[in-house]
Amino acid sequence: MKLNQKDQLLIVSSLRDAGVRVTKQRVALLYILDNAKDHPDAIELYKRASEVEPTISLATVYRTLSVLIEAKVVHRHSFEGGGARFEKAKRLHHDHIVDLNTGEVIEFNSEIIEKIQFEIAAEMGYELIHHKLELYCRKIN
Amino acid sequence: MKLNQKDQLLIVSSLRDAGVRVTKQRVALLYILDNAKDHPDAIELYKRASEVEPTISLATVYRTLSVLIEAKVVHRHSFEGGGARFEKAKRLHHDHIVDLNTGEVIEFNSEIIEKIQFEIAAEMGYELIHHKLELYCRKIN
DNA sequence: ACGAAAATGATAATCATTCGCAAAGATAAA
DNA sequence: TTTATCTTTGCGAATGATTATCATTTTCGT
Repeated sequence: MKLNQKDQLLIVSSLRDAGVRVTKQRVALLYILDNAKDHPDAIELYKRASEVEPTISLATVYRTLSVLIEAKVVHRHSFEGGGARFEKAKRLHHDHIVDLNTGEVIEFNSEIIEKIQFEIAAEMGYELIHHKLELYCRKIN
Repeated sequence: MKLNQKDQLLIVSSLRDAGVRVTKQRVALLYILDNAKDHPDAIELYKRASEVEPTISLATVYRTLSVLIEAKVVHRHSFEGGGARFEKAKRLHHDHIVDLNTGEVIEFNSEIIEKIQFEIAAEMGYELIHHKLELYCRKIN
C-alpha cells in the first residue's frame, strides 16, 4: 500500500500544525488514524501502518500515539474489556455508544448533555476540561 | 485491625445475598470496600484487606473483585492514567468528577442526564444497559 | 551540506492482571 | 459432626499491554 501525493501533503501539514517533527512513521500512522472508520487498538494500528510504512515498530506506534495525544490530535479510550483504543480527534466533540454484543462503537453527540455537564462542574466549583460519556447498550430486536 | 460481630454479620449476609460462598478473605475485602470513602485500586485494596485478614493474597483480591463485579456488588472504573479502581455499588447510580490536579474523585448524579442518555440510546435503536460519565476538571480558584 | 537535537528499531523491563496447581476450606447431606 | 464434593486459596509463573534503554539514524534550522 502507498499513499498519494495529496494525502501525504495533508498529513504532513497536520503534523506541522501539531508542532511535531515529521517522520515517515508518523505520517503513516496519522494517515491510518485519519482514515480509520473504527476505533483500533495499538496492535491493529501497528498492523495497518506497517502496510504503508514497513519500517514502523510497535514501540514507535505507542510513542507516536503519546505525542499525538499530547498535541490533542488523537484521543485515547479505555472502553470496558480490552486495552486502549484510539481515534483521530474531530472538529466537534462526540461521545460513544458501545454495543455490548458486538463490541462495535458508535458515535453520537448531545449539546444538551454537554451543557448540563458544564453546569454541574461549575456548581461543584470545577472547570470542566474534558469528559467521557460511554453508553453500554444492546440493540433492540 | 479486627471487625466487630455486627459488621461481620452484615457483610456475610451481603455475600450470601450475592449468591457467593463466604470465606474470610471475601468478608475482609467486602468490608474494606464497604468502608472505603475513596476509589482504591487493587493493590491498595490488598493492603487494606491484609490489615483485617493477613492471609489474603493479591490474586484473591483480583478473583474476588471479579466475582463481586459479576454479582453487581462492585463497580470497576478505568479513569485516565493508572490501573482500574473499584467501589462498592450503591443504591442509586452516580457519575464521577475527576480532579486533574489531585486525582481525587468526587461523585455526583444528574437525573436529567440519565434521562437524556436513555432517550439517545432509544433513538439510535439501543437499550441502555449501563453507562459511564466522567468529568475531568480543575478546581476554580 | 552541517550539526545539534529528536526519533527510531530492537529488545529488555515494568506494571497490572490472570493462570495452573496442589493444599485448605466451605457447604450440603447423612 | 463426619463425610464427600466442589470451590477457593496462596504461591509463583505466565501473560498482555505499555514504557524504558540505548546505539544508530533522521530531521531540520542554519
